[in-house]
Amino acid sequence: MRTSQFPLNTVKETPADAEIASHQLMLRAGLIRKLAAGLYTWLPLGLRVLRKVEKITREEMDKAGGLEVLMPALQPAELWQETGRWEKYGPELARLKDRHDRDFCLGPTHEEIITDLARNEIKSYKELPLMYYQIQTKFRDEIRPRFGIMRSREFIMKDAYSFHLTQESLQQTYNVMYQAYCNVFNRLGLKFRAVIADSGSIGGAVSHEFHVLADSGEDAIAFSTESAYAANVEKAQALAPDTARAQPQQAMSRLHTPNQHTIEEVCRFLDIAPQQCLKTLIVRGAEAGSLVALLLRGDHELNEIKAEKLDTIATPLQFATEAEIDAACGCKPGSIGPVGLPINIIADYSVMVLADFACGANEDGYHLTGVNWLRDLPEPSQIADIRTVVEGDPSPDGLGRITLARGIEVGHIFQLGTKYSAAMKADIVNEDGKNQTMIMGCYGIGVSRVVAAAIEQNHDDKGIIWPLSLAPFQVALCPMNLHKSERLQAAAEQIYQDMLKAGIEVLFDDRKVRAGFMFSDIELIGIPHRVVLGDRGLDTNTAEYKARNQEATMEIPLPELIGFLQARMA
RNA sequence: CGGGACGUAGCGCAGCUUGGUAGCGCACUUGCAUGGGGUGCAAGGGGUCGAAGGUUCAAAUCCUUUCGUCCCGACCA
Repeated sequence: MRTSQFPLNTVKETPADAEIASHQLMLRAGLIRKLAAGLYTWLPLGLRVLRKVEKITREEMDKAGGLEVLMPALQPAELWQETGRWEKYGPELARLKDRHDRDFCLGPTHEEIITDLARNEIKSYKELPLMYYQIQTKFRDEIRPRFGIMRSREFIMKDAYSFHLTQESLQQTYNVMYQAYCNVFNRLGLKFRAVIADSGSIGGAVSHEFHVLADSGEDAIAFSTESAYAANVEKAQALAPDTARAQPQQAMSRLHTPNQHTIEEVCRFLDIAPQQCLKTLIVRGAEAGSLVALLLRGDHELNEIKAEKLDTIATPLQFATEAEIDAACGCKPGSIGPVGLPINIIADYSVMVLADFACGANEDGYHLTGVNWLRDLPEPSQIADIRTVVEGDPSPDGLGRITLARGIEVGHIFQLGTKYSAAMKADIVNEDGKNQTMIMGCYGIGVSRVVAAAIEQNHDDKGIIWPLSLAPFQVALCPMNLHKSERLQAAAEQIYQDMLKAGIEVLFDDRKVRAGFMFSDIELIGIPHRVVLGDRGLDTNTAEYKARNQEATMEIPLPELIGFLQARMA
């Protein structure tokens, strides 16, 4: 491709409303343009990258035994009503009516559609297991679209759905897909981790997320320093401490702590460490109108996902209002404590080993110190893991300690079970002639998000640094002052043709622009390999080579150029 | 949806407080020079100042409404 026929829509200025590197660079490099909030047009250069992600994904899905289909983006409400998600999904589901006043939605995902397909098309258990997949545009009316392509309202997703007769069969396909996902992200040249995940609103038991590692990632992931353990912090288990509770040393005393509410304030006021403090949060209980107190160590954070899974707590998790707290505890939120608290208490494991701790006195402006279990208050009826892990916690598998990193979720695989197939009566007659609900798995890759994530992970102050497999072009051919030298024109044209013949995806920059301008453009759009041609080089029969991710340049004899590049790209 | 901010040329911004009919940089067009790191000089083209209503002799500027966008919080590939 020649730049004279493939305009690079690069811009020097950073658009004001782009916050993160990938968003800024995608706009500046001319990969995308915004149409409206969360809606983007893919320009020719960007589309080339997107297609590469699709291609690799498609190849690995085919290899894993998937059958490609294409389902409508517009979906009838009836199917969503069957699973109850028409009501449950909330405003993120973009609903609309057709001219006959019938309800439809723009598909944010396709479980209902695929389950409908499966129940109609899969006739015999002998066809199982079976996996369909598609690469489709999804629509989610995000509350707050942001970060460009990273969290847009319309996005491209590869979603796959598998159908099984047995859990063993599902597990088998799940394992195959796990490996297929690793293959995809390895081939894309991205640093990633598969982590144990919460299955969220989609449902199901076993689930892994695939994260591209990047400091700007929206998700925190926890992994072990010693073992392969990795989990989303939402899910990462905090083990019960193995240390014993110390013997009480202090007497319990009630101290006046005017206007000290947060852990930080109370600790500073009383001159104690947050680890010696106990944090009491009040949430709604599962029973209507009931409240539950959650106890955490002062330096720990409540993990809402863990808490919400407990039977006694309302789902979704809701914090009690100040009025409710006042009615139940007789004080405001900053002064609550478990001593004499008249409501049900759930304690995190870590608070059970505390001795001589501080907590609210259930009276505005007062805290207790030197509090001890059994002596001053009974042990709580329920002890559970309700906190978010922190750096240095022991790894749940017993090997090593937890360390935290940021990640961008680009893939998620779930063992759905029968959540959708049961609701939609996707039954099949099994070997014994009995009706059986099919078991399902589902597997997603955020195809368009991968592009943004790749940039987030691979860029510098000059622009994007594409991994070779994602690059819109593999090589940039940059002749200097092409218009001034017929000799150079001939040589450049020949080299360009040779590269095309060798199957190299080359961008021939034949614009009449200055060297610095050209180099800046090529670096901004992130072409991995750059070949500079000049009259000077022709005198010595060499070209200058530079890799985007390295500083040094090399002189390459022209006859060896193609071979050299091929070796570099192998 | 709650909290904050912003809409002036394709992009980035000034002008608004104190009304007087719009400006700068980049980009674009043309010419000359330059020619290995976003080059210089000169000449151009491009804006119903987000929209509607109001106040006024006069509104980008003041008032009201409305639409859009971005940032901070609850959702997710």
